[in-house]
Amino acid sequence: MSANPTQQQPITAADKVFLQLQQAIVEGQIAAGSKISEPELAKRYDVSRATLRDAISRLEKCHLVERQANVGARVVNCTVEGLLDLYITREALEGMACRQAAEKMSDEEIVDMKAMLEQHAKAKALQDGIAYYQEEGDLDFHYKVILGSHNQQLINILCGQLYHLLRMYRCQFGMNSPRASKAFDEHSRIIDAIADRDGELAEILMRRHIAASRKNIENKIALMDAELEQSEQAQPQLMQQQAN
Amino acid sequence: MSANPTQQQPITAADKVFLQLQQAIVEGQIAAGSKISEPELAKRYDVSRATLRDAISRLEKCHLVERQANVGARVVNCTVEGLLDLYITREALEGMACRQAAEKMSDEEIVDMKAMLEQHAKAKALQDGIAYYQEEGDLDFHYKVILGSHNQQLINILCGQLYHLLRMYRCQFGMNSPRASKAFDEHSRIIDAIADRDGELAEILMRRHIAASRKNIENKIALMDAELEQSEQAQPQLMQQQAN
DNA sequence: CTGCATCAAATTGTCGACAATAATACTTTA
DNA sequence: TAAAGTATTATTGTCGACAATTTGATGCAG
Repeated sequence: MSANPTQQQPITAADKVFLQLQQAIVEGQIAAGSKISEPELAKRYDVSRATLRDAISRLEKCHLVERQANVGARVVNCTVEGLLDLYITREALEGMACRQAAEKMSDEEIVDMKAMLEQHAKAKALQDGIAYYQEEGDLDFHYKVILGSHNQQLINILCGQLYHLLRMYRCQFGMNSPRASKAFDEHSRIIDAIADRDGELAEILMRRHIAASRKNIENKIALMDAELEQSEQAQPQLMQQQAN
Repeated sequence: MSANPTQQQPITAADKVFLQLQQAIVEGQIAAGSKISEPELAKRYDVSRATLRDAISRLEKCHLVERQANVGARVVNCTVEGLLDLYITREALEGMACRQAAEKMSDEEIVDMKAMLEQHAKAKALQDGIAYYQEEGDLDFHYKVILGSHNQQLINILCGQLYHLLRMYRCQFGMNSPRASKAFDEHSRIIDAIADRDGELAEILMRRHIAASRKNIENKIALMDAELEQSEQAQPQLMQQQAN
């Protein structure tokens, strides 16, 4: 499952470095908020600074790093606000993508997607509620809907940019989203709406689906904050500190 | 009115070249679909190929050019499908931005926006229905709503990327959108909804507003196609085919 | 004449070095 | 001692040159 489906396999050195850096950032091996040192990483990946710069430039495109003139690039910070902003944006974009998918998906694509859901159902039956389905399967489902919109703008923004940020947040915040069974039912109904060519309903369901995830996260965060406050009542000290 | 409001003034050479190229592309001085020759433009703007490359990379970020490994960069093609895709994406994003704006805008921001609309009303009274209002004023209005969402994702995507593409399409297709008076009323009602803190209504109105523009364009296109077909009735040819 | 293989020219990817700017360490002074 | 200014260091921005790949042109076979 590649990031950008409309592009052939990467070949250039900058591509490799980009993919490695992307993975390292998403998985947290390069800390969120930390500075990107061009000379250091150029040595580590054994490439020139020019190609590393090109790789960084592409990281900027997925909003994984931010650059400032004459200062350098930093990995984006994972804040709660940023995560909620991301989900709100997803709600808007994927909702519309879902509406478009209901209008533009070919019958064959719909059959494929139903088959995929069947497979998810089996996997779910085997190891009930465990991570695998949610981590890969959920993304696969959303991915297929987005592609089904046949809207290049939506596809670029969602698959090319937000997708990676979302993965980063999921890794950093350790979200294995225990909504598996609920999510599965929701996916199922969304597909039904698409198959019925009911764009309006499809959009509503997708928006609810993502909004439910967001609210789930909000609740979790609120809970964590409460615990944190409680445990810090005795020893009021360390907030998380900025890397570097 | 700068492209990215959250960034200080550009200083580096690559910034200047980027801005010049951006303008040249948006205004059509560099033809849509044409190839970007690195050596040629490097000479024309009197910079190294490295800095020109950096500028191109930023053009990629606003989706004004597309690059292919070992082949080069091309200015994006302005197709009818692309324009409609863009409007559909705007409908989703700005609709949500409007909903968020209704929830998060400060009272002061709302007062400012109302004042701006007043000014537009005067300009409109002076030279009724002429281009100026639509070209600058419309964008200003949408801009303020987007910023009002206080959602960095929405702001980045809309102001940093889609905004420039939209300007490009407007230039290339010569759209001075004669919907001025209608648009003004719609703007007015949207602001009212925001002032009432009615996010749901605000989103609906913004979506209708953009959808109306899109339908207006669709009609225009259909009309043009009809004329074209009539003039080509003597020499019947093939329909255009989907690329890739 | 058409189609394919080979070759030449141009363009892009990559590199190392220099210049300009920012960050850090040090010295000086109140 | 603290603060400010200066000097040093490190990092980023920019440049020109070389290597790898693509494009097109040329020549040859069918």
